[in-house]
Amino acid sequence: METEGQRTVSSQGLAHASGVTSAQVRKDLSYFGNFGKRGLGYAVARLRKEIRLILGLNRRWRVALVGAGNMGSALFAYKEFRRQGFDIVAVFDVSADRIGQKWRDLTVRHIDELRAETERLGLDIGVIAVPARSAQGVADRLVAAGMRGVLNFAHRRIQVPPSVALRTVNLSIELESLAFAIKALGAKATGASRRTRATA
Amino acid sequence: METEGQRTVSSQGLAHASGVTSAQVRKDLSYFGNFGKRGLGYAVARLRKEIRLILGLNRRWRVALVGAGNMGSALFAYKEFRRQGFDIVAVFDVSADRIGQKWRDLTVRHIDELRAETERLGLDIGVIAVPARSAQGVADRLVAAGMRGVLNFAHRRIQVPPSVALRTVNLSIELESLAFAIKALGAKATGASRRTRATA
DNA sequence: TCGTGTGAACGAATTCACAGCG
DNA sequence: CGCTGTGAATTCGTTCACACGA
Repeated sequence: METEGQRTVSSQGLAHASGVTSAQVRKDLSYFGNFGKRGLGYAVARLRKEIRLILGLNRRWRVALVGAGNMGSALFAYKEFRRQGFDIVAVFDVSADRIGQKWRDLTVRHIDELRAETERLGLDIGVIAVPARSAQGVADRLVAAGMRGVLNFAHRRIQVPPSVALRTVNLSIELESLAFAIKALGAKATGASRRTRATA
Repeated sequence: METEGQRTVSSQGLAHASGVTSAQVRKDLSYFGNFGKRGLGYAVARLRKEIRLILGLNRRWRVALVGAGNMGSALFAYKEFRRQGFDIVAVFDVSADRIGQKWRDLTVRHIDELRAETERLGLDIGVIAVPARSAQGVADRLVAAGMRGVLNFAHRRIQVPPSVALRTVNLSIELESLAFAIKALGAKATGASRRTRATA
């Protein structure tokens, strides 16, 4: 909306754009502050700034990528991360034929260097892109190195202490959930069942 | 548990393994049927079978991948998909230097062939791994080709008719949400704020 | 005795609806 | 007027607690 030169937006406009109700938008925003003007709506630029502040996007984050395989290289190439304020400034692996590879302006390092590099570079977040069996070990090393957040792409639930933020993205589950939704849609079409639910 | 030879499991055991309460486990499972035996718990093999049936994993799904770039090739290489019953049996792109590439036992095709291939191969699900600006166009073609589900990895919200299941995976949002959680943890540590919430 | 399945109680989240401000 | 911000009403989801079957 800001790019398109729109100055203000109502809770209803935001609701329409994001697929929730206008009351929801107002309640949620008012939880963080009084950003709107009665009779007018929300100033787009101001609101965007406030939300970025709330989310912690008013700074750049330094990200370490662990795992230089297929998933790792795809994540490294994903331009949106940088655009949203997340810079991948270190890549680690254990495989001898990957260590030493030049990835753009940085070199793939052995994971033994994780701790030293974390301090040297001031890394904040570690991204796990290794096989499932190695995931917990990598998580432990990320925590020991002092990371404050971990994003796990391995197909395994991992544990970190409560002082570290954790998110796991399980790609298989995304497809499984699609399969379930397709089943539900089919059942709805034939009228064979209730308990269908919108997905998004 | 099945692999480890465990025969039965209580709702409490499942709760512990999955990070919810035992009452939640019982309520949720009982919604789909009476799978447990009082005094014993749930038979692991039976329960696993029932859940796979509920999720629609009692068959194989035929998946088309659109976008043969970094993300596409990472998804193509991701072995868990096949293991969970999702076979990527076609890959499409528009770029001349990608079309014709051999990816394992299949050939990258021009997206114009999507419709014909969907019918020929009986494709169920389309995965979008293209730049944000092309995402809606690809989605429209997937729908027109007759896909029943769409998994979108592009950094954009897309629309499909209600007869088609849709899921969007926004990788940036995963990192943004980590940033927010890290902020919340920091605030908690300094006692500067309430409203922290567990992540997982 | 153990542990499910499930009403009833509770708590959380959403929606309603409107006072009040620009 | 138009539209926010917010208590009150309502709906939804979770937890409690226990009858009952294995």
